[in-house]
Formats: sequence, structure tokens, C-alpha cells
Amino acid sequence: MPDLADPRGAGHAHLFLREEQIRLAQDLMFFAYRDFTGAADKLLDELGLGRAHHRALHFIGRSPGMTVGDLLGILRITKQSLARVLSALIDSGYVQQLPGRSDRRQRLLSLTPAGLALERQLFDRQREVLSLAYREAGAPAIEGFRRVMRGVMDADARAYLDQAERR
Amino acid sequence: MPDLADPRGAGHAHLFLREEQIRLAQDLMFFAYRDFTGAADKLLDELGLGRAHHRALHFIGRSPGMTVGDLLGILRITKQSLARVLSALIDSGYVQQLPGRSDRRQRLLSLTPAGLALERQLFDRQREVLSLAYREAGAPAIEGFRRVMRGVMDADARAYLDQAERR
DNA sequence: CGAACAATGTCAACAAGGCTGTCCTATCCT
DNA sequence: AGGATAGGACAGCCTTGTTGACATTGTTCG
Repeated sequence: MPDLADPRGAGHAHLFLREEQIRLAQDLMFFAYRDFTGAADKLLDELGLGRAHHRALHFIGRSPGMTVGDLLGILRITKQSLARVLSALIDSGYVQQLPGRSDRRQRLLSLTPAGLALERQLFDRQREVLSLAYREAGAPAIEGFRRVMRGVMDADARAYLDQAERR
Repeated sequence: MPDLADPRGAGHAHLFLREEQIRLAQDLMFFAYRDFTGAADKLLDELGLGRAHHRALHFIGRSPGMTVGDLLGILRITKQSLARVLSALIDSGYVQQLPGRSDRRQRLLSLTPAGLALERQLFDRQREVLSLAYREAGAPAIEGFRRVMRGVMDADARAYLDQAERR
């Protein structure tokens, strides 16, 4: 009865297992994020854009008509940081701003046809990577992936996802 | 028989579903990575360190005795970028270098006691977040998470994980 | 109506952490 | 002896984050 003979040892083994599992997750986060975002980098680079531009394109495409404030809340960067990225996208003709109907101080953001086309190209690069991963992992794994990732995010981010899913 | 009556419609619905699933994964990657790495930021900030320092501490702690070249291969940054981070860690007494036994050109990297202690504190911050997520998601979800994340990474990263698991 | 507040934009300066390019030293290997 | 390799160092650049201050326009409320 090793468990009774040495409960402290068993406890250590359990902690060790959990620790190794967490350290593995740290590795997974680093490598998966690096390679997932990296899938779009080559194309971005050719256009003189960066990941920050991609993020903005992504979220604007996901919620057309969102305000600048909405986008700031999602990205959690300062408006000065966003302004640089956003004005580049507007100058390049990928994003357009329309005055809000109910509140005309707002600038409602949306992708132009060129922006839609670019976002789709970037999307396709990442889809390729993720589709392979999904196919290898199988449907139940995908649901597990979703659940864990969701659990890592803060409440605001979960609320955003809930709202995105309802659309 | 709607499927036979409008196979094109069904195809579109299928594509739409897959597309939405991929876009959801983009969201998950952004939010989960942001909040997971963010868990350690406050502590890093107090010590005047950044995420780059944390990454180096993590991987050195994971494979004590690794060479500078090994670390470069994992992080995929230039040696000049790494040098800045590494020399800061050495100057602060968190990392030490020992000459390689078989090849004395090498500097084998390891954490000092202070480095171990710091890495543990950073680890604990992230463990807190991830433990909650794991508890909510359940064991089968964790395995799914692992499988999908692994599938997203490139072959080199998978090989690193395989080797790390064998230790 | 007018004052306070809110949404957005803008200028300036700074820091972290990537990058390139070049050159150097010590060591290893043939 | 001489070329290849591991690592370090100096210089300068870019992206993308930061803070702080201030301007403009539009909304809201007493």
C-alpha cells in the first residue's frame, strides 16, 4: 500500500504531474501562438503591414460598424497606438469610417472591399494551419480546445465571444 | 429533401460553419494568449523585466544546461535580440553561464537560485489562471486543447515538446 | 442656453523588443 | 596551419506599445 505508506510522496507526485502539465501549457501557448500568427506574417510583410494591422482588420471585419471605442476595448491598447495603425489602414483604403447615426461623434468602422479581400487572404493563411490541426485532432478535441482557451480569458473577453456567437 | 433540393445551399452552410469556427479560433488565440501572458506582467514590470525575459527564464529553467544556440533555435529571434535579454538576466543574477565540458566554446545556461525563485513566482501567476481554466473545462478538454495546440505548431516545436516530455 | 462630459483625433517623446550588418574572440576540427 | 563554429559586441533601424497634453465636435443635463 504505497499510498498509505508514503502519502507525502504521493502528494508530491501529484503536484509534480500538475506542474509539468502547466509547464507544458506554457510551451503550447508560446509555440502555437507564434506559428498561428506567423502564418499571416509573410503576406503582411509584403504589404508593409504588421500584426497590429492584422488584428484591427480582423476585429473590424468581425463586427462591422463598431466604434473606435469598441475596438480600443477589445485590443486593450491606447488610442494613440491604435490611431497609428488605424490611420494607416484608412490611408491604404482598407478601412472606412462613417459617422454614427444616433451619436454623430462616433466613427463607425468597417472594411472596404479591398479590406475585405485582404482580410480574406490573411484568414486563408491561418485557416490552412488550423484546418490541418483540427483534422488531426478531431471534433471532440476542438471542443476541448475551445473550453480551455475560453477559461483562460478574462470575463470581458468571454462576454465578447458570447456576443459574437449570437450574431 | 432539402439536401437534394439545394445541395449548393447546404455546401454554403457547411463552409460558413467551418469559417465561423476558424474565426472563433482566431479570437481564442488572441484573448487567451493576451490574458495568459498578462498574468505574469505585473510582477515582471515591478522588476523592470519584460515578456522576453520571462520567455528566456522559462525555457532555461525547462532545460538547464542548454546552449545559447539551443535557446536561439527555440525562441527564433536573432542572437543580438537575445543578447540584450540574456545579459540583463545575467547582470541581475538570475541566469548563469558555465563553459561546456565537451565543447568549451559553448556557454551552458542555467538559472541561479534567484532565477529559480523568480521563475517560480512567474509560474505561479500563470498556474493560477490555467488551473481555473482546467478545472472548469475538465480532463478530456485538456487533452483536446493539447492536441489542437500541438497541431498548430510547426514540426520543430513538436519535436521540442516530444523531447521535453521524455525528460 | 450653457456647462460639463464624452468620443475621437493629434503632436511629441519615450521604451521594449524585434531586425540588419559588421567585426571580434575563442575554440574545434581537419 | 587554416577554415568552420559558438558566442559576444557595437551601431542603427523599425514596429508597436507607453505617457502626457491639448483640440474638436457632439451630447446631455440642469
